[in-house]
Amino acid sequence: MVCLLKIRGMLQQMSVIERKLADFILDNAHLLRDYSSQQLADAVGTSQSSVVKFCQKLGYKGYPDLKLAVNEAVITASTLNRENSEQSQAQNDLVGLVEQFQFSLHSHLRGILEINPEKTLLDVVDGLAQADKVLIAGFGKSGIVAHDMQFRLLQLGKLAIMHSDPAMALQLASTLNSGSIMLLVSESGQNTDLLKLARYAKQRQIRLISLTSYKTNALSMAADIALFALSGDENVRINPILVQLAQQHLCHILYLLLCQQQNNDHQLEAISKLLNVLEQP
Amino acid sequence: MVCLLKIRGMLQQMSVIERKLADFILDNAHLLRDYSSQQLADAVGTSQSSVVKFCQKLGYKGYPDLKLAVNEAVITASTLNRENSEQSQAQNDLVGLVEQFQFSLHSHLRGILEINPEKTLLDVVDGLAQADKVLIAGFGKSGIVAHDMQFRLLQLGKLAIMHSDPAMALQLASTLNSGSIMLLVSESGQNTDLLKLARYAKQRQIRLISLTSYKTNALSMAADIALFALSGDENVRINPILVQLAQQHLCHILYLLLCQQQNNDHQLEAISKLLNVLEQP
DNA sequence: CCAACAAGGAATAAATTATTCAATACTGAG
DNA sequence: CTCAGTATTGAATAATTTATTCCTTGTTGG
Repeated sequence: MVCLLKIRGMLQQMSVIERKLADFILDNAHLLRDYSSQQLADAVGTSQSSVVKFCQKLGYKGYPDLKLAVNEAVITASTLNRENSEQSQAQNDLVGLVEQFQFSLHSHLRGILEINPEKTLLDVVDGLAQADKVLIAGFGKSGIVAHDMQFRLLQLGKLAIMHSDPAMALQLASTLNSGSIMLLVSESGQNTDLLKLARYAKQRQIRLISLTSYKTNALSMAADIALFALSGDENVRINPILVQLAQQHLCHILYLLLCQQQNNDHQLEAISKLLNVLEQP
Repeated sequence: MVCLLKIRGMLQQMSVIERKLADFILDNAHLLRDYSSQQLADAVGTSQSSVVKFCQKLGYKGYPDLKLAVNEAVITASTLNRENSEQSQAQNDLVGLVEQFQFSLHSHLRGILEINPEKTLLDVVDGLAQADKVLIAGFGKSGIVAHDMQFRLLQLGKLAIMHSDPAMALQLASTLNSGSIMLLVSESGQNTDLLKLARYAKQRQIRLISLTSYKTNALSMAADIALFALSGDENVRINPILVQLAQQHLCHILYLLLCQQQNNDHQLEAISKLLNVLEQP
């Protein structure tokens, strides 16, 4: 950062060749990374020794030193730009696509803490921690989220049950009792099978947590605690992925909070033992 | 940023000397700026040539290349920290945890494009686009990724088959033919059942794509195209999640690329009709 | 136990960078 | 206008840094 300013500041009191060098560097700071002093000399049309002298005149030890400084400037500049200007449009298709995606994702994830009050999250964590069993359900895309969450809870030694077949899920629900808890995941919050499960939970007085898109829907209304993931990207392809990832992300946050709550020593041991078993052929 | 993650991710499979080098670099990333390869060698207690080989093994052109990358990492890290620490430090536990998690996630996702050359991604997309069937397999955590990818491909109208039971997966594999392709997902890249599938694919001359952590492993070696997700967060809880999410993210990128490649009009219609059906009670 | 192979370091080659020095151009005083 | 003094530049070269080669050693798998 400072480096380029320094060069710019000395432009006036420079000789012709020095000035050419300075201009080139200012215009192509990002290219310098892959230039040797000789290449830079050629690009500007001067000698390699002049390049080195130029560097020393500016107060740097030598060419690599200047190069490093310029690189630093480029990076801080681009980092700040990414933070501020949000997206770099210029790049090619693939990179652009990915960056746009990652940016949207980032926003969606950051939004999670805003639409789910801290207290809600802690309540859910408490509920999960105290439950003797957790029934997780979700079908289709939400099945992936449900599956993921089941895996996390099992990793914590918490009995989590789920089945991707709705009928089986209902059967599993019959094994719950008043100390159990149900976590229903749905993008729309309108899935019939999930609503059946919700109704069943009400009848049996089983605590119900919902995880849906952020809009009023039957499932979240029925739930004791409602968790939400942002929706609403305009891209038809990307939006469902973002919602799903936001849901997963929320689950992961819950998982991490649960980890904190537990006494870790005991659990870490169990994990490492399990890993040992898993890693053996 | 990515550079240090990359190094961390490969820590396990490093020899003693390499490991010493890696540790030193990770601990003293900010010092590297002023070290020559010889100085680094002396500091670690090894030979200059080993330093260079270490750099090349990590995929860099040579020592200056690694040095530059490390420098970049140091700078972006410190820049981002400055941006973030103002807010996140003050707040309470929950917010801090989440922000730390999101920050790590962000880094890992950004790294994907760096460790998977663009050409590789496009090759995979081509392969998937041309395949008549795709067999996806992954067990445990990777099963979630596999499941997710299956869902995406089906959404595109691409026949994707998978089963969470290894024996069933093998049975499914027998339905493949030379126009098919296999996508095997594994964190370690050492899962026995997946390796069986890989061997079977080799015999039947079925193209094989692997998706594993970024380190040499049996699966990626056997694959025609190897995709990688960064690993190596020091937090035992968070690291598996990051790897899984990175894998999913990579799948999502492939999905989006496939979307672009297809003629969208036709497909969008199919999707919307399917959505209509799904949304009806 | 041996062959095959990988890892590491010493030696050396290649490259990059820094310095020296001579040529040229410019400046200002006489 | 001229000439000494000075600054600028680049060619040549020295010095340093980096990359490669090759050989030793140790390890693994048969």
